[in-house]
Amino acid sequence: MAQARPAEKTDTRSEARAETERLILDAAERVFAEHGFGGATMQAIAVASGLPKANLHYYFATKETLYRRVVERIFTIWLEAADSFETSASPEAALRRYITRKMDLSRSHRYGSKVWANEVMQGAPIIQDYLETTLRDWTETRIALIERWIASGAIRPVEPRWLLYMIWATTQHYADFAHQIETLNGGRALSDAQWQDATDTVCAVILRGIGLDAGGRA
Amino acid sequence: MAQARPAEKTDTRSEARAETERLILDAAERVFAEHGFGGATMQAIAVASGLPKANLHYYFATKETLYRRVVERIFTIWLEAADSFETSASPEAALRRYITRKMDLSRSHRYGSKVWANEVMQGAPIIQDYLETTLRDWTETRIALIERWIASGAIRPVEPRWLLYMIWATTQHYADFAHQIETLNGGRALSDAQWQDATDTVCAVILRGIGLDAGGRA
DNA sequence: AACAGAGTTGACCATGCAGTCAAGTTTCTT
DNA sequence: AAGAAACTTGACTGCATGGTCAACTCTGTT
Repeated sequence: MAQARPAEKTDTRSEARAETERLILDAAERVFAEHGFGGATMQAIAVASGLPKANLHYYFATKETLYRRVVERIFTIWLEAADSFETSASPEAALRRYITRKMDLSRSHRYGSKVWANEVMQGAPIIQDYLETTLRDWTETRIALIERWIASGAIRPVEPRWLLYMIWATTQHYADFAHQIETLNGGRALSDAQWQDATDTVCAVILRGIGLDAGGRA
Repeated sequence: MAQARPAEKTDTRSEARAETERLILDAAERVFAEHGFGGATMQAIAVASGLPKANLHYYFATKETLYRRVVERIFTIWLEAADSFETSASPEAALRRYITRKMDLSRSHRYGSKVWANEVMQGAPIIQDYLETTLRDWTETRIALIERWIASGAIRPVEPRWLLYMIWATTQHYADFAHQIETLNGGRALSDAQWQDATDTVCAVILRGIGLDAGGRA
């Protein structure tokens, strides 16, 4: 089945295609993030990507297809971050790494986080199956892990779910409510130092909150 | 200027009017929460409220007027909750009361919280002035208060902003991400006991996290 | 050079939208 | 009783939207 060698040139083509798709996906992510699925218009995405509207439909048949691809891309990134919650590490290392990674994501992928929030707020019409399979499985292994930590006395007893929700909520808040945070920061985006400090604080409060007397802050 | 006594009957009128307005506002809150401003349609709100679309426009001239009223109503409720963060109480009492109140609100006003989240995620086109005035002022007095707590050694040193964001994020998460939480709860809404436990956990982790060794959980 | 297929695009179309309106009904006043 | 004002509502309108299409250009192959 393998073609003789049309590889080189074909790669150039498909590479260009992939690049255009990424351009569109990036623009779509921003527009969907700021207006939700229903509020976003293909015209707005066209303008944001600098392409004519008809071109969008050449790459993505319908608005829903495009939206689906945006959401799937975000979920993939989320999964990568999820891996940083290693089941092998010590409680402190695992949590600190995971929280830090999620804070980084909130800074680098603000729009992705907003699209996710929007999707869930609308009842997850597109990603319900992910929630029920991948996310649920991931969550259950981490719950079991946290329960072992508790049983071994490494951390204080807490319902693991509420702890996970607290981590998700706090870290994602810095992306989803970035506008509010910036307004309360005198209209300026958080500086590198402020991000670092916020990350440290989130780690410190949560770790200490569950009985791990963290080193970090005084 | 006071009319002789058309009060009784006029009140019946304006009472009926207020009731219809509330009916519409409730329906609109749900639809705006689940679809955002752009994604919501007057037709959908009409169906949700059981009124013909033309009737909505009799009470609220435009979609934007209606949305504005919905957002203002939510902000009022938020302000009432904000009052529970008393400047006179002890750190532990003030925080515990405030967190509990916000958790209650997340349960009783899920849709309002979502509308607020949507509005902020879209860059607060309608309520930017509230953020810059009322919210900023409120925040600054609480920051000053928390700084006094720190100076007096009542709590560990933390940047007050990050602490406030943590409280907002965690409590509002239970409203905004209710669908995800319910999916991970086997598709069922949280029970009374679960709400109580979640509230206790949030209080306990945050309070202990800032150095207040709370009584609550073991 | 010439052909094929991928990619581009302005013009177009059917649908659904916010908002209007005029003809009604109901409620209050006198 | 009768008139006025508040309220109700089906039918309508102009416009923006998602999606289509046919004509076009560009790129790689033979």
